[in-house]
Amino acid sequence: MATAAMKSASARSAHKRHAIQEAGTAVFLELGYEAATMEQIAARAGVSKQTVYNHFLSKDRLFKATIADLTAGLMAPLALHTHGKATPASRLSALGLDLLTLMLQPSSLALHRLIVAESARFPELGAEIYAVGAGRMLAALAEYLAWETRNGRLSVDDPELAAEQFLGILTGRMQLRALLGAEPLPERAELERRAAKAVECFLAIYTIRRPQAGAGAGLAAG
Amino acid sequence: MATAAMKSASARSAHKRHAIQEAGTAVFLELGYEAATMEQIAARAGVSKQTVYNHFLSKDRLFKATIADLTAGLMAPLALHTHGKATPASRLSALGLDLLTLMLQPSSLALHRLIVAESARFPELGAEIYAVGAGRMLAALAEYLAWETRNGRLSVDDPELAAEQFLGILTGRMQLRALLGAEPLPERAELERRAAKAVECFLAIYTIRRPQAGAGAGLAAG
DNA sequence: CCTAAAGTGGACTAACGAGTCCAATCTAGC
DNA sequence: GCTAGATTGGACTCGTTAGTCCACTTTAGG
Repeated sequence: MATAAMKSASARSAHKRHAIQEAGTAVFLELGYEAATMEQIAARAGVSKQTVYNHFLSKDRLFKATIADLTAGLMAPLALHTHGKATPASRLSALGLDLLTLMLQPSSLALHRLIVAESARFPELGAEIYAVGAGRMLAALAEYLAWETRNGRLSVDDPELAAEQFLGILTGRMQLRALLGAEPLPERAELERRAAKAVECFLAIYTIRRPQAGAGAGLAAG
Repeated sequence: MATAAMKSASARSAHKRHAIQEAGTAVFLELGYEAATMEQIAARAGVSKQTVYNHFLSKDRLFKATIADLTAGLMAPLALHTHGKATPASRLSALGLDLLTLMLQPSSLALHRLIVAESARFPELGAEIYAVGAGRMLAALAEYLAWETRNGRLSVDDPELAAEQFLGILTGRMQLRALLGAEPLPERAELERRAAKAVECFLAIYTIRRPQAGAGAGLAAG
């Protein structure tokens, strides 16, 4: 990520650079791009303003670096553990809960707010973040669904659409409510309930219907 | 809405007030709260800055008035036409298409961006807008679903959750992509396809299962 | 210990924007 | 026409902020 600017930097320098970026993250998330000031960031990093400018040429440069890194960091822990032995139900449940937990975290919400707000000012950033975040997630999920379909465990005709539907059915308008502060954040139990419901519905649609009678089909899992 | 400030106002005055509010809407939507300036708004309204301050005491007051009115205006044309004779399928399809069309309109997107961005600065505004917008919509839909369930045409155990699921399955991540400019806006045909798919899935889950044979068991429960 | 790179602090520019003030002008209704 | 309220425009205050400059100090490595 950090390229030319690092070349002549000593260990101390790299350390400061990192501190600045962290401070930038915090301040931008808290106040938004416009309202955040370089002095605040410098102060928070325990560094002089000049040093900030030595490392990042301008406010936008700092902003972009900051946001890109943060997004990557937030998405990292999410994994779909494709190609294992677990059932679709259990895998989707786990993924669902992880996703809900992640996307309702204060830092995710703040990041979301920030990017949505500034995507007009930094158009390429919006697209990039989508690709790295939700886009990558959706692609992985779609691929997984296609794979399970080839396996004969699901019956998904349009994996991209189905992946979106899963995400949609999972989150509903929770994220919006959280973003607008229209409601206290739901507790873990509620998230589990939502995830379970979402998986149940999703599988109701896309599980292969056994030709034979009886209850076999549906919900083995939970 | 307009209260004390209107009392002594002549028709000319009211007209200017309206122009200011329109200009405010446009400029705030375009630039965001911080970046919008009162002078720009005044210029756009064809009015002096002082007149803006005569009508709206400060920038936040203008902002709040502007946004509240705009939201109400945007939501107005949406109607669920409850209590008619049409089938759930046709009603939900119509609603779905209306919703997608509305929420992907540039002005809706801009409003969304703005509110999400500023909900930290104006906390009560976020909650209010949610209540007037998505919240009201969800409530109406939930009520409709409950009604159809009482009618015996659907089988919805948790109408609030189901309403959210419908919205979720309908929109997926389209709105996010549009907000981030990650993709050109879909055409009407695509929206129709999405709406149809969403209704199909939703009804697959919540249509009453005939007691006769088949795979019924699994999911009716919940 | 010396040197060179890195960092510091604080003064400084230049711009910009919210909000105020005021003298001059417009407009409607009487 | 006259008057009162509304409007205008432009000057003005005050605060803020991105970004620059520079003389001085710190630090690490040879």
